[in-house]
Formats: sequence, structure tokens, C-alpha cells
Amino acid sequence: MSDLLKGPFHLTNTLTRKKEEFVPLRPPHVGLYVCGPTVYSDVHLGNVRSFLTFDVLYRWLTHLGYKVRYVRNITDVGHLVGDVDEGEDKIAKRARLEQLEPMEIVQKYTNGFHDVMRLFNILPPSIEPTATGHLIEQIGMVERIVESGYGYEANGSVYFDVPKFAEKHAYGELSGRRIDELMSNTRDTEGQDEKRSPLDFAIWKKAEPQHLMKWPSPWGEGFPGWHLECSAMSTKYLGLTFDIHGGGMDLKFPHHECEIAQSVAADGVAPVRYWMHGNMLTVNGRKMAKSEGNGFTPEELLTGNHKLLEQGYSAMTVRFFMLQCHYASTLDFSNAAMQAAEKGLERLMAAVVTLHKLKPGATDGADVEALTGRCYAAMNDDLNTPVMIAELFEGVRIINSVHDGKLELTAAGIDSLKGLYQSMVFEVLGLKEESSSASDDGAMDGLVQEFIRMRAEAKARKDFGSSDAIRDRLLALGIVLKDTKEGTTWERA
RNA sequence: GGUCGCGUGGCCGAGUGGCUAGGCACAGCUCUGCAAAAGCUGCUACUGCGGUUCGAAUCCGCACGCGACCUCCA
Repeated sequence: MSDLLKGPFHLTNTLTRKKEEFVPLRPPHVGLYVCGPTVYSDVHLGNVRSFLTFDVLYRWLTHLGYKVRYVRNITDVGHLVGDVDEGEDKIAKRARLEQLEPMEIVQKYTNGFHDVMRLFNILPPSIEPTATGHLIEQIGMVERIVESGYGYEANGSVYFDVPKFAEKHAYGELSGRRIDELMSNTRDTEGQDEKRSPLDFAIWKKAEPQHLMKWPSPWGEGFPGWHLECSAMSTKYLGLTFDIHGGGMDLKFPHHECEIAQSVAADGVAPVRYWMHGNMLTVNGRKMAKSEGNGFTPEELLTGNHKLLEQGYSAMTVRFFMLQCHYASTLDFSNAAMQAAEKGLERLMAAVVTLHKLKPGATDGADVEALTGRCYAAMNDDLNTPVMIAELFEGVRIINSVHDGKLELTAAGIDSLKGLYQSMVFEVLGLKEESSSASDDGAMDGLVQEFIRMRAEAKARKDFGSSDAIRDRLLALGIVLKDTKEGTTWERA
């Protein structure tokens, strides 16, 4: 595959709302930052979708030959439960509820998050920094913001002065908001009298005496504001300006808007060149969210033990289901759609197995090169995984036709196809064989092969009653037999 | 209320001016002792009403319906 076929890569920059050619700042290096989870509860499927989107981005950039430094944070302090910059720290609240030390909560749900990422074959980032590990950098950033005149202290807390910032800079550019509209839409400011404007947000928050997670600072004991860590850590590991920042659509405002303002205020430069936002997973048309209570955990998904689930679905089925939809579109979860995805994935993976058994012919009856080009074109067009999957299914038809002797491919053609599927299915889409197929258990396979041999003998003497009985009894045990030209194969139902 | 987005065949979902993805389901055929699997064929849609255009699912306007953000959320 020539590099010419591979590029150029275009992605939708949500800052400009346009599809743009991706050109890294310092090729071949790419700096990628993605907002990670706040570790105070189990991640649900909607969270998984977001991390999956950027996993595919990471995989694709890597596939294109870029050296990607992928930073995805763990938020282990700072987000508040209640109203704007008031109320209890989420992690502290959870710690109280579960009667654990806050850092035990953090560890518990960080472990859980990692388990889920592994389950869905989502690659770990290059750096996974925590907010609590970067207090010095965050305090430094607050100081720079104060020095530049866009931060002010009030009663031990430090706030970002949004109206003042907006006088000279574009606040609201990313989310398409105007400062005067925001002003007229503010809710009551009760309990926020420390702020000069209701639009201001905390970059450092004073801790009450009973607060468990607090650190010394020039403004007294406190903790960092909830937008600050991403700015401080992305700057530390990726530089003042870096290539791509990703996150869920719901983080666009205010979180990402505030990140931009903080970086511009502190360091004078816009931090991000390409912003990318993944869309939401919905259930019955409504966003899956912790606060909606309509999420299910991966464990419930696998077992089917949830009122919204008719059956259990494997992690790869879910992954495939999500990849059949473009990342920027909302995707509605339903049992019918999941069942369709399950069947489709099965057919795709079966064809990959078949591909490795193909016998070469004298001519090429299908244009593998063109198919490959279309796969690259799809991915280069804003990570259009649904179109690429459609192309892969074109390939499935080719593979099965060759296997059935209805089409011919040369050894070179078969090799190209193998290379394509290895790259696209496993490396880029990140799908993997998961359940025990025939070969994972030697004893099991030997046992079934023995029954297949007995059945073949029965068939040979036209004793179809016996041969069907063997097949039916194995089926009742979850073993499916398939008669092919090369003999009988088996798999689990 | 403000801002943004969406509405595609039985279902899920691509597609941004003509060449009408793909998956699942369904029907017929081929293969098979019969099944299963696989292949072939069929099923040809774009919320409604106007407008622009030789031509619109695709552009513009209006209406209706739905959602997201505006408060922690991927």
C-alpha cells in the first residue's frame, strides 16, 4: 500500500464546524488529548462509546504512520455534585456513602474503568495522568491566570473573570455561544456572591475544614477547579498548542470552552488545533447518562441482567454495533439493533477465518486493490467506520465466493486481502475473536471430531436417522455442525 | 426561553445536487439426503408543504415531530 492511497486524512473540526485536512503541528508526531472519566462510579455504555471513538482515532493515526502521544486523564478530584461551584465533591460524597477513604474510591473505580477498557479492547493511552498528581502544575496555571489579570481571589477561592476575558478574546467560539446571550440566560446566583459575574467559574476552590481532599496553595487550603486539570496536564505533556483534543459532545460547554479560556489567559495561545466531539449513545431516544439512570454497566450487558436487555451481548458485539454508526451521530441502543450487529459480526469474522483457507487460482476475479482504496478513503473521510464496514462486507462476499469456487483470486490477491483484513478488522477497528471457537480447547475439539466421524459413518451407510440424531443432540448442547465441501466443521451456537 | 443538531425502506444506519451504501429481517432460487452455512435474485426509502434547478433525500423557506447543550455528565 503506497502512502498516496493512505492519505490525506480529513476530520471534522468542531471549532470551525468544517471537515478539514489533518496536518499535525510537528509531523510525524501527533499530540492527542482526550477527557477521561471522573472515577466516582462505574462507567456505563455511553462512556464506552466516547472512549471507543477516540480509540479508533488513535488506531487510525497510528496506522497512518504517525507517532501519537495519547494523553487521557483520570479525574480524581474537583468535580462537584451540586449547583455551580457549590455543593459536595463527588468523590468525597461517594466516599461517605461507601464509607471509604476518597482515594480508595478513586482506586476502586479507576481499576473498574481499566477493566472495562480492556474488555472492549480499547487501547491504553501513552500517558494517563491524574489530577491529584498535578497539583503543582494546576496551581501554577492559576497563578499565571491571576497574573494576566483574568483571575481574581475571593475569600480563599480564585475565579476566572469571563466578562473581562471576553472583552479581548473570543469566549464561546467553540460552543457557538455569545456572552450577552449567556448573561441573559443565567440562572439565579444565590450562594455565588463571591463571583463578580455568574459566568465566572472557579479555578481554585477554598476547602471547608471538614473537606477531605485539599491541598495547600497561595490562597489557603483548597482544591483545583473542575476545568483546570485538563488545561494543566495537556500543556505539560503536549505543549502549549497541540493537535487534537477529544471528548464527548456534552463536554463542549462549558468544560472545553473554559479550557480554551484558561490556556489563552495563562499562556496567551489557543491550546488546540482540532477539536473533536463524539455524539451520545441514547436509549429509547434519550441520552444515556448517570444522572438519567438509564445506563447499564458492562457486566449487566454481558449477562443481560437488566430490564432494558432481552439477552446478553458480548463486548465485541457492542464494539461492532457502535462502529456501524458514525461517531458524530447519535446512536440509539436497542435489542433489535444489537441482535442485527451480533449476526453481522459473526458473518464478518467467519469470513476472516475462511479467508485463510482460500485456494489460489490463476486470475483475479475481483479488484482487491480498489477495495483497499475504498477502505482507506472511508477512514480518511472523518473516520467513516460504517462505510468501511460496508466495504468489508463487499469483501466478505468475495471471500465466500472464492471459497465456493464461484470466483477466483491469485495467491497475490489473497495475500492482499489477508493484509487488508488484518489491518482493518483487527488493528483499526480493534475487533478480536472472543468466544471459544473450535480451536481453543483441544479436548473439546477432539470430542466433537469424534462425533463428526461417527456421523460421517452413519451418513456413508445412508443411516440419516442416526446422523441427524447426532447433529440434533449436539445442537441441544450448543454445538452447531456445518457440512461443507471440505468436510464437517463445528462451532458454538 | 436561547443556541445547535436530527427526522432515510419492516428495523439499524451511510449518503450533501444526477450514477440511488452496508448490516439485520423477509421471499424465491442454487447447493445439500435433509438442515445449517454460503452464493444469486427480489424488496428501491428519504416527515409534510412550498421554492431554487434541466434535475433534490441532498440547497433555501415554512410547518410538524424528536434530541443535545444552556447545571455534574463521554
